[in-house]
Amino acid sequence: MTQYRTHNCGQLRMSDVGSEVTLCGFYENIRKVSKNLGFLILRDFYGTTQIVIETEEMMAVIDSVNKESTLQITGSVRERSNKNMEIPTGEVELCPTKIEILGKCRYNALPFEINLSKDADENTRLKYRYLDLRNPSVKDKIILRSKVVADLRAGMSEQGFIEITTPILTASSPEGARDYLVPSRNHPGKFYALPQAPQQFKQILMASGFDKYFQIAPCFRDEDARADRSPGEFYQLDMEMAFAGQEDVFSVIEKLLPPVFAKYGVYHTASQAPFKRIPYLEAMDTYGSDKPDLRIDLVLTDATELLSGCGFGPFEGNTVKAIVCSDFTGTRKQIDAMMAEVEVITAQKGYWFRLDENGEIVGGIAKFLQEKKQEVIDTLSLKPGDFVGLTAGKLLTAQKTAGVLRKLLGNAVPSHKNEETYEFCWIVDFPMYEIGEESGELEFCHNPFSMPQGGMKALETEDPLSILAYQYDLVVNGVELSSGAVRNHDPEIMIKAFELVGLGEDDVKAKFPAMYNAFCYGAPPHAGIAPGVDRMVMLICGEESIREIIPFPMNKNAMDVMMNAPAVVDPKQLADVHIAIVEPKKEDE
RNA sequence: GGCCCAGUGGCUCAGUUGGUUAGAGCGCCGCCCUGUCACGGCGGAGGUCACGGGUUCGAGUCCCGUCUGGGUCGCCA
Repeated sequence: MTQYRTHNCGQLRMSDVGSEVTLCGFYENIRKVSKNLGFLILRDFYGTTQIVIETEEMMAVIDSVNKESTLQITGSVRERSNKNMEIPTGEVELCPTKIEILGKCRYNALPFEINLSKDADENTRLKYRYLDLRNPSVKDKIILRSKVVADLRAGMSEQGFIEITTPILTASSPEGARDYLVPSRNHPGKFYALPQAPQQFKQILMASGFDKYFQIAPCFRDEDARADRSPGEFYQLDMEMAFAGQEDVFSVIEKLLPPVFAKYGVYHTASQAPFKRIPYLEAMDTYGSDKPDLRIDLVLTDATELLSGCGFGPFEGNTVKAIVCSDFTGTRKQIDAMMAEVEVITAQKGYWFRLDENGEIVGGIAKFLQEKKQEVIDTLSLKPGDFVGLTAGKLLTAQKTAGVLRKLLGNAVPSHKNEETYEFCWIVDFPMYEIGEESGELEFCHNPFSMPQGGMKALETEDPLSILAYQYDLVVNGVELSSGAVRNHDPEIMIKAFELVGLGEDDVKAKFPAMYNAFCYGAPPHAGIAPGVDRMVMLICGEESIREIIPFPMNKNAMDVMMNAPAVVDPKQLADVHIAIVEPKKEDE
């Protein structure tokens, strides 16, 4: 074994003074004070240590290499005459007797300065990700991710779950997102697909008798990126449990996540079990969103009846939602900006008025309300100084628009938002079916694997649109972390559920043959969920961009600019897998 | 695919109503400095203002198109 070093760069303390040590690391910087005095900063994974260069001979060695080269430095540890209490090793310095150059940096100008890499152009950062990751504040996010994942694994094991890996090369699934396809060499014209989620495998594991499964599962979806959505691939804490229902899943998650969020999070507190459970319809009505940020204490009030016939055109024949907000002191300009933002996000207008200190209704649409002044004040329980935001439209439109306004108001008025915590909640009782916007026909609202509440009886006797599913979302601070469900493990109910949308047994068999067949041999009732690991880490370290918490992220266009992927391949490789490239047609040809 | 924003030395950015030789900080190179810690001081190199067209006596600046990047809507069972 080669011993490169005796200590790391974050290790030396006063107690090491006088000892002979060897450090290895990156040559971060030198502060030259004269020809033969300089202070070199050596950085490794663990920290930085100051090296005093005191001879022209040593200075010459340093002058011969560029910054960011790797060095091995042997010498004695000395107490500093000027200490820097800001850094852990700041009381000592290393006085070198020997400097060995281990890896030369060939360039005296880097694409960006390491400690300022976060300010650099994103594509440049990604192309030189190995330099970007040398920045401790960038690297620390990856370390944090590792710790979070380790704790999640440990937490799941403690609760009796076992980790099982499922195939990466598998079959295309006919529903959901676009698949990534992999051509087959041995089967001309046939393709594997990368899994969008291990959904069918984990349900088959339940039918196989595995009782509690989990996996930090890679998932692949060929869909466009967002700031909080990496294109191509992401990780889920995928889990499933047999002979279990909704509350069993909730209990596992409520035990698992809050300690991890509180331990590593930028906020140090998190909701305790049980999390608030909010039925979907109630969430839409109260918060105008199926992923409400519960740190904001504002709620929607229905003002349809109150404001009908007030003479304000947009309210006529529409649902009107109101948000009463105290302590909002925004100027006219700020209010206009907020309403403009509502319109940008929702394509719907927001309206407003306020009750001034004298109890008069002023501003915005005030002139339409004077006749009903007292009724408005009483119904909305207004106090002097209250601001009232309003939205109008069909029920869902008015709700969603108000949901956006609620969020903007909450963010604008500190007294209405508790910034310092992770507020978890469950959104439950999603509808099983909906009328598709394009087709105008009955469709599955979420996924067809979910068990309808009331089972077969509900499917046979109830109005499909009123049937609820055992389908739930986990939401934290307004971010949807996960969907999950009690699965439909009964082939008979599955067929019936498909029949309601005009499909039948053949379609079930065609779409999910393995899972359907497995269930025909007796399956346990089971339920599960799959919180997104990347989203969790983002929330925990307070990052806005998902690329900050992925070691080697792709850019928005699903390109890996460091590895140069995707890329053209050798014709021989194409021939092996029976692929011929057809030049894409240009539009004007 | 739609919409919004951006593109100026290696990096981050300024650049007024269209007007002389396009500026600053950081980095880089050279010199000075014996206790720095974002060290400091002096000097220097480094630019096809993303690309193509147009308007104009004159374009980094205005117009059109293209490309690249970011955000967002669609999409993400």
